[in-house]
Amino acid sequence: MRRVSNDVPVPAPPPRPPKQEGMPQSVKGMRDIIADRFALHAYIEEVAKNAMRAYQFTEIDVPVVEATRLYQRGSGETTDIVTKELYAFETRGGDKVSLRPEFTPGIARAYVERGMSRMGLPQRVFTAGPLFRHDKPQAGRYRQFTQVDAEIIGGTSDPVYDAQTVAAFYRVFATLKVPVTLEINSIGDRVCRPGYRKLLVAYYEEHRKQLCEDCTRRLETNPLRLLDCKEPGCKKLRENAPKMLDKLCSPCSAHFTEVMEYLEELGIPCSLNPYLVRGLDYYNRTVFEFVHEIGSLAGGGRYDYLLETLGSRPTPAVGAALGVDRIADALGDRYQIPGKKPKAVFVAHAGEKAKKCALALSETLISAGIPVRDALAKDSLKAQLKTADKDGLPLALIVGQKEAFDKSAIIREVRTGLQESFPISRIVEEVKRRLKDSRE
RNA sequence: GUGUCCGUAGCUCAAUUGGUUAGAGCUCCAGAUUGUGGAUCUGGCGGUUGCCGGUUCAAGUCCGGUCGGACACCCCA
Repeated sequence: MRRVSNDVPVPAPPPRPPKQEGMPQSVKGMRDIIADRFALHAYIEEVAKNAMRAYQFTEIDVPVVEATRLYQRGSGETTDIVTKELYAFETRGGDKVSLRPEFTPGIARAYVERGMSRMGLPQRVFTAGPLFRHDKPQAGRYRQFTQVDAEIIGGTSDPVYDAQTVAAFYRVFATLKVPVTLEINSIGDRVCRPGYRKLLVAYYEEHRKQLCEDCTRRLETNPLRLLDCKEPGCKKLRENAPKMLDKLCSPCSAHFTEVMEYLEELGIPCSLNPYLVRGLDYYNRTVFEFVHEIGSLAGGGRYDYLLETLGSRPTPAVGAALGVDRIADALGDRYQIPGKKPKAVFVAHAGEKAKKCALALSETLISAGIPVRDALAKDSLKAQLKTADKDGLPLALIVGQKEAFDKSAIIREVRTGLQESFPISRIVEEVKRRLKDSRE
């Protein structure tokens, strides 16, 4: 039933089965990333990964599925991530597991379980991949999303690590030219935070009646989040609330001062946000976020207690993660990925016999390491060249009956229309030379 | 999870307010005397109007449910 020439009518395609209610649809909060959007995501991920490599981080992979208990212990029993956003389920064997909602607990687990401290201290690792949170979806908020995450685990709680972590992520935004402001804060440690917490609770208890409903609840569960409330009443109250920065113990205060000094040395501008509190329990001392108009694009901080919460010996750590999807949103659909020039060669045929030669020629080129594009299934040379043009390719090879006969091919500069015939034996060499030129 | 709004071709939108066979632009495909791209012209593919049910002589249009999306809360990447 193949069409051999334009004279033979094409048989009508068979009727498609009607759409049924059982037609699969993507699940709530899940989406397909295709075409230009994929290229954008891949580019962002690549820029981020390269930055991490440059800052001495080594790439690793950790499982998408972990024991639910890991997140309950690691991320915090009362955090939203654990109480309402976890994709938790029971396996056939009865194990309680969850899709990872963040990277840090999994990496911390791997660090301990695989004895990574024996590989040198501190360990600088990074990873990238999908995370899952059972949120109500909204623009810029999906149930599956991609992050690039970097952590410095082990060694000492040196503020230079905080600064270097910030620097690595800062560079990603600088490279991508995404305008962000770096917000930073210190939330103290075991020594000074409980005291501050008491002061804060005492302050808010006094004004309990002015608090919104949620904040009344927060007062019991997670008082630090009170500072983050957007209700006008609560916002006003916070102006006179005690600030953590004023209550830091001297080691924390010194630590934070050093972080700020290192950032200044690195030429990284940041703004102090005394109300910055992150949603995870394990943070202490430095916390930071890279904020854009559309929201937070990356965030992280120090977590010196997480590892021992998981049963390890005390192990300080600092880390951060950036959201690929959000950054793609911030760059916009029209963002031109820099330095992305097609370097494939187009192969076209004219006539059935030539088609076979063109196919063979493609294979030769690919073997020689030259990427090939074609539209060999199309009959007219016109339609084939149209495809070459649409793909923006600089070179097209044309094989017709004559060329098939004398073992040659035409090289056509798509842009100028200039073309020249070469024997097959010299094609690879000539194409390589011209592709090199066209890239400059 | 709560509240509000929205679902018509792959995309952006029409359809005289309940009335014949749901249209257009873009995209895609094919042609314009069969071996040469971008322009133009011509034609074609593409929809059980998200899905299920109800009201009605008649539903894309009204009602209910459901699924999906957007906005706010919440939270965060």
